[in-house]
Amino acid sequence: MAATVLTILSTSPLVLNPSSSASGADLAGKGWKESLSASYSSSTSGNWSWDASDQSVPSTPSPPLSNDPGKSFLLSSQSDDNIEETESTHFLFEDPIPRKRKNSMKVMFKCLWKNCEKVLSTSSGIQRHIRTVHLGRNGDSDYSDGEEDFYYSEIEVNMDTLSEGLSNLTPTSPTTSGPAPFFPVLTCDASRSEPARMIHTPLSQSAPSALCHIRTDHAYQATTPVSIPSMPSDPPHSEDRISVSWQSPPVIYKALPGPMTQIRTVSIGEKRQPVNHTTVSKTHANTTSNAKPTTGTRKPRGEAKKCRKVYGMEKRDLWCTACRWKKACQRFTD
DNA sequence: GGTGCCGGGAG
DNA sequence: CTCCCGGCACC
Repeated sequence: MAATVLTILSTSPLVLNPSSSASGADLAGKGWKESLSASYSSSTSGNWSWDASDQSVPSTPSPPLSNDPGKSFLLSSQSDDNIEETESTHFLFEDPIPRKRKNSMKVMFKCLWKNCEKVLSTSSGIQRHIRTVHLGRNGDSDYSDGEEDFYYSEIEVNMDTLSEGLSNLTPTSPTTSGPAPFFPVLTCDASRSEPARMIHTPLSQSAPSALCHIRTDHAYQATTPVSIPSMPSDPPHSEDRISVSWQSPPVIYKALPGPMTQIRTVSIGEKRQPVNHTTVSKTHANTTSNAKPTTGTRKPRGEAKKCRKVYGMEKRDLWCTACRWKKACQRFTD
């Protein structure tokens, strides 16, 4: 069934035609609904397809993935055989700390094939790796149907921490170098019938190192090609369930049904663990408890003295520009 | 009330 | 863009 649908989809121009995404459900028929969002645009590859005849392709492939860290992405999954109403799950990721940017980010390409943690620096390299190693194709062949795009994702790596990060690149067995590393592993359970949203920040904006690993236990069908890395050969699962584990930075997301929900806390650098624990519980309490109908969950105030406090109002010209403009202090960061 | 800073406006 | 400030949440 899946193979048939995928064959249809891969050969039909409708799949690649965003404007016809609304009628994608008709195409698949019998409850299999799959369509592409009109908003899709990728910096890496806009076209993708599945070749159902290729036996090396996992039987229940994950949705097309493209990790475009510069954009937020939206995932909509629809995947039940007998469910008439559209069941979708939206995940929108956004940067937890847009203020902290690093210039030393480098885009790497990570193979998402199960049990393969290959990371290469070029997309062509990772595609060749996937073609030859996983798809069993001739490595010299230039033939590419874009399928390889599915099986790798872009990750941004902070070159400052790359030296230590590369050796720790196996997300499933995070390094224990250093005192009590903080590896929040969050499972995001999405309701079966309600859309769930998750906010995430594009890695490029702040993550000091984005050695991130997202695993999906759900063979979903994406209506939008998205940037969530997944294991292509993961078995299908009845639940929409995504577990996100970050090596760094510690970012916690939780998908909740209903309106856009974000539980986020981040800390970069020194006071990693204590900050996280306190802020996690704090923000979590804010969102879960209905004690006070606060309008927005603001980031807890940092402990560091800022320019205003250090120099005082009279020496305002000594402040950093951000403080002068009443923005987040750039000189005394937390 | 002081402080930090988000959101938004002016130029 | 830069520069500034209202206003809000935190302390």
